[in-house]
Amino acid sequence: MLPQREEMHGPSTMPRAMPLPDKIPEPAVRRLSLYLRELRAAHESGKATILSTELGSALGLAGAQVRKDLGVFGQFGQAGVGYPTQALIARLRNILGKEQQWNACIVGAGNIGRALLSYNRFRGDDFDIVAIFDQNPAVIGTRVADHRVRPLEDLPALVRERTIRIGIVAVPAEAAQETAVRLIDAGVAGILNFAPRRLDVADRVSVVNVDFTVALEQLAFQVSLGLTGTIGDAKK
Amino acid sequence: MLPQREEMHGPSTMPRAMPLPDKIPEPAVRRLSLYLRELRAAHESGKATILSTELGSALGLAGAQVRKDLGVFGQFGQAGVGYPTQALIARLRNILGKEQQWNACIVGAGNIGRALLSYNRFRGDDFDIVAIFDQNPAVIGTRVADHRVRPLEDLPALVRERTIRIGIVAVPAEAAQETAVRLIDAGVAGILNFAPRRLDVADRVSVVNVDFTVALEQLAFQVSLGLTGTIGDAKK
DNA sequence: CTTTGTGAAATTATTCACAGCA
DNA sequence: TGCTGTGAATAATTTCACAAAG
Repeated sequence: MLPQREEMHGPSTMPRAMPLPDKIPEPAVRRLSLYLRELRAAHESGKATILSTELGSALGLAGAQVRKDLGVFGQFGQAGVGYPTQALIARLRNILGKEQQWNACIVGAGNIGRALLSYNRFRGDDFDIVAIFDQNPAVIGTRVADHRVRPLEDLPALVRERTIRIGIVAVPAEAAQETAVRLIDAGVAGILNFAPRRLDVADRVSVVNVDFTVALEQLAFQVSLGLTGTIGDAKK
Repeated sequence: MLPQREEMHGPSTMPRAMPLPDKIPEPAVRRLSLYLRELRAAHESGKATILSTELGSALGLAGAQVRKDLGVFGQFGQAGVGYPTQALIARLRNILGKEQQWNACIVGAGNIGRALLSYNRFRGDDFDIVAIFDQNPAVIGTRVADHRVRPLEDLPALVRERTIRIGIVAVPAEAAQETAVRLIDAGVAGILNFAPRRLDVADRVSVVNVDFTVALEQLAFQVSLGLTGTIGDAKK
């Protein structure tokens, strides 16, 4: 289950069209993104409706799981017909907050930071990486994919000016905690952490970790056990 | 719970020092990597033993959770004293298969692929990325961090010659499934997938997904809900 | 007849709490 | 006394199965 709701920090959030239930299973949220992705594909290939079993099989899930997950947020389907693709896309976008503008910045212009900045999938109509920062004077001022690498000192001003709500931590583990503090003090509301260590944020912001090395070790473990199949995203 | 054990594929794996139980909770495996990381830090700072509560608090977990997780694999602690740091590191390395050599290759020399190749944390004493491939003639032959980008046609030969057991998929979503098939046919035993789509591997190999966009959307959801705290790795 | 929505059952994971050992 | 190891209790999640809707 998700952590408790708290008073908000940083730039205020837009109201949601419909209220959400107070208890939301965390695995369901993770899968919502995947459903949205599948729904877009279905919509593009001209499907006006989609069955829970279709939506599920693309992700290796049972139809009942899909129905339960969607059921958390309301009733969208039509018995005997399925779910209206277009309308469900709209509702999932609304639930996930994708109708809002999400400006983000990257701290750390090393390999990962530069790759993320150049990564097209991060530049959607709702997400935008608007700045990249680094500590290293040798890197500051260099250009990466249309951006000039800025000194960390500029962080607070830019977070304010450009309404940055998400900070992406792409610095080495040693610098990650300090970076997180600077981001929080500057006013971001969420942190996407690529550094291989836990960030102590004292419940001031949300944190989601992306940890390559854990993923790699998990894979090695599976392989050395002789296991097969997908582990990770869809199946929690 | 993990998928069933199957007959093995690709280059054979080394035997493990001690047998593992047949049922291993998946969340425990994910946390094992994190425990190992913490143990290394504790060991470097001169701690000969560590308490379950210490190990846990660094990761935001209760001591009981740590003890349960370790308990799956045997008894390592000493009542009244804690866990011997050095010995536990050795045993976790053994459990996770980190005593074996893991050669990997990357397919896709775009932003992500190049960043991963240059990413130091992927070059440990057990993991080694020994080749990078791409489809694009304009990219083939260019150099990335001491490696020459090779044509995809060379994949099968190199997997054999260099005993590559892990394939890293760093191609666009559209090419991911085909890339997975080529990797499997070439003989890898596991795939680390960075492409934002599910790979159908028909239980021939293990797959672990790393999905940036899902992580980002989860973060946005948390933030727009006004939630705080860490979501992701350690906690379930 | 098909498929949703959802209680009820089953499974899986976490937390509690304490006996037993050092 | 302090801490591990672990059953028992609780909580969370998934799967089942079916009534109701189209």
